[in-house]
Amino acid sequence: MRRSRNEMIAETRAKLLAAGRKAFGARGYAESSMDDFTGEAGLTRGALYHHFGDKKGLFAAVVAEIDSEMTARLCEISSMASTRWQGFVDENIGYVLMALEPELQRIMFRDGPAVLGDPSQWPNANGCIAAVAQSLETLKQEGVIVDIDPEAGARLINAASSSAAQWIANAENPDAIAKRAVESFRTFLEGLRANKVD
Amino acid sequence: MRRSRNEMIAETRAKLLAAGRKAFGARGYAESSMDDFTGEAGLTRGALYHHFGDKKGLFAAVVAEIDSEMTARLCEISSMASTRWQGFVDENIGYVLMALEPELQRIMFRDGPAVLGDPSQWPNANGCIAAVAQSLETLKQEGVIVDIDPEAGARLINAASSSAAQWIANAENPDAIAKRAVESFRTFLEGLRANKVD
DNA sequence: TCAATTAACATACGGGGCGTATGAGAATGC
DNA sequence: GCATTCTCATACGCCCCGTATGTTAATTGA
Repeated sequence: MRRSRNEMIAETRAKLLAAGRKAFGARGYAESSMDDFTGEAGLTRGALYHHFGDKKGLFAAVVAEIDSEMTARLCEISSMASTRWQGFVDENIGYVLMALEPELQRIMFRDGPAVLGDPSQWPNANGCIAAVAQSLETLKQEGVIVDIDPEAGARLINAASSSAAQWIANAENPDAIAKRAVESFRTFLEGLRANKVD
Repeated sequence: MRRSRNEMIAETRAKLLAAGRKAFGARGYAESSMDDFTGEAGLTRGALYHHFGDKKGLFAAVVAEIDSEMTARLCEISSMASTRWQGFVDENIGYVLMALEPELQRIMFRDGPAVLGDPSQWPNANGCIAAVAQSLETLKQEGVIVDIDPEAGARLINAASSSAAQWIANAENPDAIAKRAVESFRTFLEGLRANKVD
């Protein structure tokens, strides 16, 4: 045999994950038939129930995967800025831009809360909040921003970001709305600075 | 006949609306069987389809009803404050507190976006955003806050409020989280003031 | 006033999707 | 080398939704 058993198993898992992600992202959770997208992957629902327990289990795995990707992208962005404050702003604007992607938006912001409940309680999907909280913590210690609870602040900022993204993505004229949303978002972030003068 | 025909019709509509609201709020949209909650109201799915088109139609009507109630409560709160700024803060804190109610939270924040799509696009359910935008507009004209797009700002603030509410409501220790969330929320709002000195 | 029409529901039917129970086949362990 | 366990497919039944149809009662119009 050319490929080991474990490789085969990992492959079917990956196939299911990819098929589910594609279907959930394109059609939405409720409208995605397990028979359909497992069939497209050359498998059946039996494999899905074996690996993920149920439909919701697969969805949770997809959410975890996307969250880890998002977190990685955010860290990448913030690490490239010249100043911490700039990195923080870039990180948040980057979050908004990321959240514009239809697949991500549908899975993480539309269906996610309905299927898995409050995002705050998702077990393996709070990397983004943690990343922003970390940034806030550092900025606070350096005296760049006012005194604020890092985690709480991160949650509020994340909520605002995703809201802005949804507003933009679903608008008739996304470009115009994007300008207004991002501009207002910057204004909010500026309000956190301890000293508004650069 | 004691009661007119129109009264009977309005009553069945109201019964369906109330039954749907109760079921959606308690069990969630997907878990609410139309047969069940129409049956509890002494009716059948036939009446529901006649009055609301489909399950989603009833849900939209419930959302509109709740939004109008929330808007009224917000206006009530903001009108009672001594200063505009204080009214604005009270209004937003009030929004957070309102959003703690399980029924409201489940219908408006959890299931709503999944069933009806982006809340920004809900036809009869943006009263709260409009109310906050109106407050921002006035505050801006009076020079109390920095220059910011009222609608955009209102959306960001609303998103932050509802996020805070969900965080609080789903926390293990709601009281402790509430303090942190509300305090951070105040800090954010303070960041909008043109002059941070009272 | 009396038929004809329409509104307001209830009932009946069909289809699809989910979860589970069962089965088969292959790799692993002793 | 045989039993076992893991991996996945198949088969079954239930629930739920949407629609088509039926029924009763009120309204309209001449």
